[in-house]
Amino acid sequence: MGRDATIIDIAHRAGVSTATVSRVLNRTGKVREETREKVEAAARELDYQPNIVAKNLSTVRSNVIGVLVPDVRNPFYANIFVECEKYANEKGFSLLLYNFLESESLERHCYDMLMARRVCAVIHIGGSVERIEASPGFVEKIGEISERVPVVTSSFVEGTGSRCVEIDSGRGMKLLLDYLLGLGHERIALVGGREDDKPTAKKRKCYQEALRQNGIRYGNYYTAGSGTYNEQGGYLAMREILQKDKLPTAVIAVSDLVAVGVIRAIQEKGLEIGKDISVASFDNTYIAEIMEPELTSVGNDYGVLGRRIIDTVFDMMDGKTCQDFGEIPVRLKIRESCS
Amino acid sequence: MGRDATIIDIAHRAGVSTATVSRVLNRTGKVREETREKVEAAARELDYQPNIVAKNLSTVRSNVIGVLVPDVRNPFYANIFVECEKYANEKGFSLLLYNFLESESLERHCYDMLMARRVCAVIHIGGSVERIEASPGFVEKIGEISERVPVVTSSFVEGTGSRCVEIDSGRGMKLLLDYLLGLGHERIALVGGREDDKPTAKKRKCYQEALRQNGIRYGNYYTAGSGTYNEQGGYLAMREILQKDKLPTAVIAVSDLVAVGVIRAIQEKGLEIGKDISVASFDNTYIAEIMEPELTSVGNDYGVLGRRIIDTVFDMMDGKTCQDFGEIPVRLKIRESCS
DNA sequence: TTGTAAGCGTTATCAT
DNA sequence: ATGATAACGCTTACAA
Repeated sequence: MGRDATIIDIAHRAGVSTATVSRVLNRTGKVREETREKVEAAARELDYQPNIVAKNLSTVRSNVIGVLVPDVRNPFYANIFVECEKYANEKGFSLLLYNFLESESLERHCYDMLMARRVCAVIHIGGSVERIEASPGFVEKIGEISERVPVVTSSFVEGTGSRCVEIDSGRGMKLLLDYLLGLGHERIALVGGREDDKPTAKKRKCYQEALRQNGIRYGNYYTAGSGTYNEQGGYLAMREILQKDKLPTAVIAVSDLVAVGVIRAIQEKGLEIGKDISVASFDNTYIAEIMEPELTSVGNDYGVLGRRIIDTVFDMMDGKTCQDFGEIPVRLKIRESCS
Repeated sequence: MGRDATIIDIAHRAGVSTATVSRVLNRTGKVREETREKVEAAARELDYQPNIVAKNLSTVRSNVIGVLVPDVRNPFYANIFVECEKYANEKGFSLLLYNFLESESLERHCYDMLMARRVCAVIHIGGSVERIEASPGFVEKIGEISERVPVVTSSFVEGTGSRCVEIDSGRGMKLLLDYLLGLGHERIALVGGREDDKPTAKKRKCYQEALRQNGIRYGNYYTAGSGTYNEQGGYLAMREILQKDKLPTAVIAVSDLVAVGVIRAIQEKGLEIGKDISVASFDNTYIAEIMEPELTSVGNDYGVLGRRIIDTVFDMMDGKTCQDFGEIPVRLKIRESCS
C-alpha cells in the first residue's frame, strides 16, 4: 500500500511544477487549457486526494469549525448541529463536535482542544455563554479566543469579540401567552430553566410582563423547576405545583423535554392533558410530535438558525463588519396539548 | 494580536534548540531537569498552544477520528457518538462527525472528505455498511480505505480490512420473545426495518425461528413496515396490521422510534397499549422512557458499545491483530408497555 | 503562463 | 543530554 500521491507526484507525471499543479487544483491563477488537462489527467490517474492537513498548515487557516454544545443527545442541539453541518459542508467546511456534558471544566478543556487544532472558528451553543453571571475566567477566555478566530454564540457575551445568533424567546413567550390567554386561561404556570440563564431569564421577564399587562397575577405558579432543562426537572417542578391548592389551568415548559416531565406528573395525578391542564413548551423538536397528546410548542426554523450561524461565521472570517443578527424568528405550532 | 507562539519562540527564549523543546513538551527523550524547567517556564510565559496541524503533518498521523452516521438527531446514534467521544477525548482524540442523512451519494462524499482530512480512523455506523447487498462500488471504496486507516463498522463488511462491533440483536430478539411468550402472547407481530438491512434480517430470522420452535406460526403479522426506521414507518405498518381481522396481541418494533408510530396507530384505533396490545422495541433510548406508557425495550449499554468501538480503533491503529469483537450484549428493560 | 523556492510548525534522525 | 537539519505536503510571492 503505497503512500498517497502528492502534488509532487502529479507535477512529475504531468511534467510541470508543483506551483502549476496547485493552481490547477485550486482553480487559482491562470493556466493554459492544455496544461490544465495534463495536470487533471495525472491527478486522476494517481487517484490524488489532497492533504488538507498540509494545506491548512500552509495557509495557516484550517477549514474545520469547532462546535461546542452541552449534549447532542438533546434533540434541540442535534437539530442545530445538523443544520449547521449542511451549510458548512456545502462550503467545504467540516464540523468538529464537542459535547461538554454540563461540565464547566470540560467546557474549558474543549476550548483548549479547539485551539490546539487551529479550528478556523468556533460555534458555542448553550452552557457558559448563556450564564447571566459568567463564571470567572470564562469571559477572558472567550475574549482571548475571539481575537484569534470568529466565535459565534447563542447568547451575547459582553466584552468579547464574539457575535451571537439568538433565538427570539421573548417573542416565543408572547406567542404562547397570547394563544393561551386567547383560550381563556388565566392561571398559567411557567416551569423549568435555571435561574442564572439568559434565555430563561428573558422568558420569565416576558411572562411576567405579559401577565401584568393582562391584569393577571399568578406569579406563584412561576417556578425555577429545579434549575434543569430535562424531563426530571419538569417532573419535579410540576409535582411541587400540583401540591398547591389552586392549580394552574395551563403550564408553559421552557423546553419540550421539560414538558415531558410536566406531562408525566400531571398524568400521574390522574389529570388529563389539554383538558384539566393544558401544556405548551419551547423548542418544537420532534419530541413535541411524538408525545401523546402531541405538544403545542413554539420554536424556530432550525434550517434558518443553522444558516444564520454559519453565515455569521463566514462573514466574520471575511472580516465583514457584521453586527449581531437580529433574533431568529419563532413560530407557534399548535397541536393537541392545549384547550 | 501577535501570532501564536511556536516552539521556535520557546527555543529562543529558553536558549535551547527546538528539538529540546519538542522533547520536553512531549516527554519524549531525556532532558536535564534544569533544561526542562527552563523550557516549561518559557512555554508558560508565552502561553504556548501546540499546533496540532503541524504536528499531524509532521507525524503523518492525525488524531482525529471520522464518524459517519445516518443522523445524530436519532437518539440511537447520538448515544453512540457521545459515548465514543468520551473515550476518544480521554485519549487525546477528537471526533469529526458527518451525518449522511440517508443519502448514499452524501455518504460517499463523506468518505472523500474524511480522507482529505487524513483522519486517523473512521467509524461508520449504519447506512451502507448494513446493507445485505452492498451498493456497487461501496465495498471497493471501504476496502481501499481500510487499507490506509482503521475502519470500524456496525456490521461486517466482507472482503475489506474493516472490523465490526455488532450489537447482539439476535439475542435481543430472543429476550423480547421469551418475555412476551412468557406473558402468554402467541400472536406477536414484528414491525419495521428495511428488507435489505443486516440487523433487521437477523432480527427477523431469530423471530421466525423462535416462533417456530414454540409451535407458533403468525408470520402474517410479520411486515416490512414500509422499509423505514422512523415513526412514520411504524405508524403506516401498524395501520396495515390493524386492518386484518385477527389482531396480534403484541408487537415488536425494530426501534423505539418505530414503536412510537406503532403506538400512535394503536391508540388512534381506540385500543390500549399494554392491555389490548402490548408493544416492545429495540434500542432502549430515552424515547422509551418518555413515552406514556413507558416502553419495554431491549438495548445495549451504550457506554460499553462506545468503549468497544474506540478500543477496536486503537487496537487497529497499534497494528494489533485484533479480531472482531464478539457481539455487544444487550439486556431487556421491562417497563409498562406489555402485559 | 509557468517555475523556483521560501515558508507553515512539528518531529525525528544524526551528529556531537 | 542537546543541537542541526531534513522532512511532512502544500501555498504563494517573486522571477522568468
